[in-house]
Amino acid sequence: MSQSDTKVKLIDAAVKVFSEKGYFNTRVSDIVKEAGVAQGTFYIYFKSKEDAFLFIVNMVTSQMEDIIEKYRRLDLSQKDKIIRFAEESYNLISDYREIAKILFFQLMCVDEKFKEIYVETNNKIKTFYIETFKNKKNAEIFADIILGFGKRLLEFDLLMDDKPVKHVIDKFTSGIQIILGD
Amino acid sequence: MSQSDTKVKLIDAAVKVFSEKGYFNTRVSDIVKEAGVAQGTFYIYFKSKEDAFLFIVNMVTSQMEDIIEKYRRLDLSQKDKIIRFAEESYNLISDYREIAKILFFQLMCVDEKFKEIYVETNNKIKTFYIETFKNKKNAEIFADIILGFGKRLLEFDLLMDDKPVKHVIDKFTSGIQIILGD
Amino acid sequence: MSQSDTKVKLIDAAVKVFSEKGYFNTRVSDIVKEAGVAQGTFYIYFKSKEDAFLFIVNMVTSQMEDIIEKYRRLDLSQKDKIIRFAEESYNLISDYREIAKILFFQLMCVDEKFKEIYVETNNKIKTFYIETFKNKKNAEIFADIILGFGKRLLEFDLLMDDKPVKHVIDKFTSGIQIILGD
Amino acid sequence: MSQSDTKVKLIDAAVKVFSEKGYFNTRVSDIVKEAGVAQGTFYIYFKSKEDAFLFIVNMVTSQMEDIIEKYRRLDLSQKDKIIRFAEESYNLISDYREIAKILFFQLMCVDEKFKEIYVETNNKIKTFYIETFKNKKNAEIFADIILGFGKRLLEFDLLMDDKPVKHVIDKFTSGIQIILGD
DNA sequence: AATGAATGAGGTTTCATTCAT
DNA sequence: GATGAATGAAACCTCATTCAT
Repeated sequence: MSQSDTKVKLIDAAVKVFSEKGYFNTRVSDIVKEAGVAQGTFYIYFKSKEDAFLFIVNMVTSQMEDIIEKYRRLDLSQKDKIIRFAEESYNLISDYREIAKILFFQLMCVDEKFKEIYVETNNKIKTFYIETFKNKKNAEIFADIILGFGKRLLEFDLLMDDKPVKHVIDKFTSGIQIILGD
Repeated sequence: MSQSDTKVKLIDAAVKVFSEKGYFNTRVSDIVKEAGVAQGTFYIYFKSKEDAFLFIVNMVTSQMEDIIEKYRRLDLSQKDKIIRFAEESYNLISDYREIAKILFFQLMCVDEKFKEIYVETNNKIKTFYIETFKNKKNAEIFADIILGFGKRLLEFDLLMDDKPVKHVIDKFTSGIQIILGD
Repeated sequence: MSQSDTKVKLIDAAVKVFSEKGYFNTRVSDIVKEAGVAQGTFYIYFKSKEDAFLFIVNMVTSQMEDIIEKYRRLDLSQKDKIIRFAEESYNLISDYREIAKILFFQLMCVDEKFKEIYVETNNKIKTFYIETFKNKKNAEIFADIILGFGKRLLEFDLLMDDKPVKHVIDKFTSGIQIILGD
Repeated sequence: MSQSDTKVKLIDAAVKVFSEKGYFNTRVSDIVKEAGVAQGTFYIYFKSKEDAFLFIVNMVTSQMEDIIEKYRRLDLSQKDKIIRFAEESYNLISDYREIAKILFFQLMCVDEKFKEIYVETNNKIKTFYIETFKNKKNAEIFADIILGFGKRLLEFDLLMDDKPVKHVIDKFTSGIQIILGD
């Protein structure tokens, strides 16, 4: 079996088990059992449980950063930019729903390293919003309102209540109308 | 209703250690060392580590619920109600800053029991907002926007950046002007 | 059971198992089984396997140092001093024969820390010899000859061949006659 | 009799790594990395880690035996024989300084097999000495004194303190004058 | 002959919990 | 109520060795 096949099996298994049991209640033995490989194999690919988690987190945050970069460059009206950016982000997170749960509900609990990644990604999005609202005098407050609102819909509606992406986007769009005015 | 000195010592120690190390990295041995009592004494007052954490959480959420109840009954303009409710909540959380960090950054990671408490308290606040906005047709979206915005300021400005409560309230007030219109 | 009872049991067991299996082939599980205590109990008294070994080593080297100190102060002829010092040392080592095997056959293999203790004790004995021969112009060479000879008898005759102390002392005495002249 | 390139690479690597890390702290993975071959290749040439170590040990002891054989046959005065034998031995060991450290500081710790080789080589040297002193009534004690003295200089001066061979030979010569008389 | 991914037994260590005093 | 030594299950991780390619 090729090296990367096994790593993919381990990553998939890790995502699944982390999602089901949370970071702290996940045992490396759970992951290898799920992946169908030996205990030692895990340590060929990852230095530790934390290292594996970090790998997954980076996998997702890098995709998030790509989306930010894409919309930063796109020439759209403020509202369209915000809404379509949200749409794509929500879709990404919905696709990786289980990973997202780790990211949003457990990430910051693990240790400083993960909190930093979380804060960093947040700051990138905030910067993107502020840039988008650079013509407004309260750009930062707008950014915070939208970030908070977006995160809330993400956490509660998308992830906890398992509402469809469509529903979330619609609600977000309504909110944006209120926040930015019609 | 008074608690024994030893229990108070244990609670204070638990709050301190949980705050510093997080739930999963806190050892019962850390707590008893901090409290200056023997290992076994812990188990006279709490069934388990989880039980001690739960006790602390309930201690704080019950105060939060008192505030909700108080403002639900208070006859104020929407804006004033929202802002003064936020003010008092932020003050409570600022007073119990370390406990709040557990609540907001770790609560949900522990297990379903704690996630439920978090969601329940959130829902109580949301219900309070919806009730407040019962004259608006988009009451729920308003609630979500404000909850998200408030939580964001709480997490990032108050808890992570350690900004003073005054600063947070001002920012919240500005946001509310934008959201509710002047 | 008192704290020190358990520690004594663990030390005795550790000495026995280390003696039988050598440092590297000794498992903490062997020691606790021999001591009749639980695995975790070991770690109440010792930080690690290495720590336990170090404790034993220090126990013995400190007795060796007492003997050195005693003979340094004793007013005897050179030959008598050397021979009676050797006698007492060989008796100590014979009493703690098993510990001595660890000290002489395994000590230095473990790591720098143990090599240092070995070298340090050696240097103390050498200094004692040089002091004793301070009237001779080749004091250091005499010290090296006697140390080497003494160690050889210790290693081969006393420890490996299990010759009685009496035999070793007699041989040592004969050697000393040759080295120091009659 | 010539060995494959790969085996030579493995032997050189093993000598280097064993020398640097000691037997127990050397991993087969360290050796193959140093040799630049794959993990499995090691097991084509050696049955196990122990087998590789044994190979190296035999490589060196056989050279030592050649020296013994050479001086046994050489017709020289006792003193000259002893001193020139020592000179050649010290040179061999100095050339293979790193291997010697394994031999003298770790050999006996590994297991019975290695202790036996050590004792056997020692006995060959002792027999050589006794043979040399066969005219003396205390031949064995002379042998033990010189062996002990020689080993001490080897261990402490040559190997630990890295003194030059010349220094060690000079010291040995002085000692021999004392032991055998002028 | 050479590779190197995979194995898995077995090691060290942690720590929540118990219980005799 | 208080103690704290003892417990032991269960976690993490290592690494000599195998074997299909």
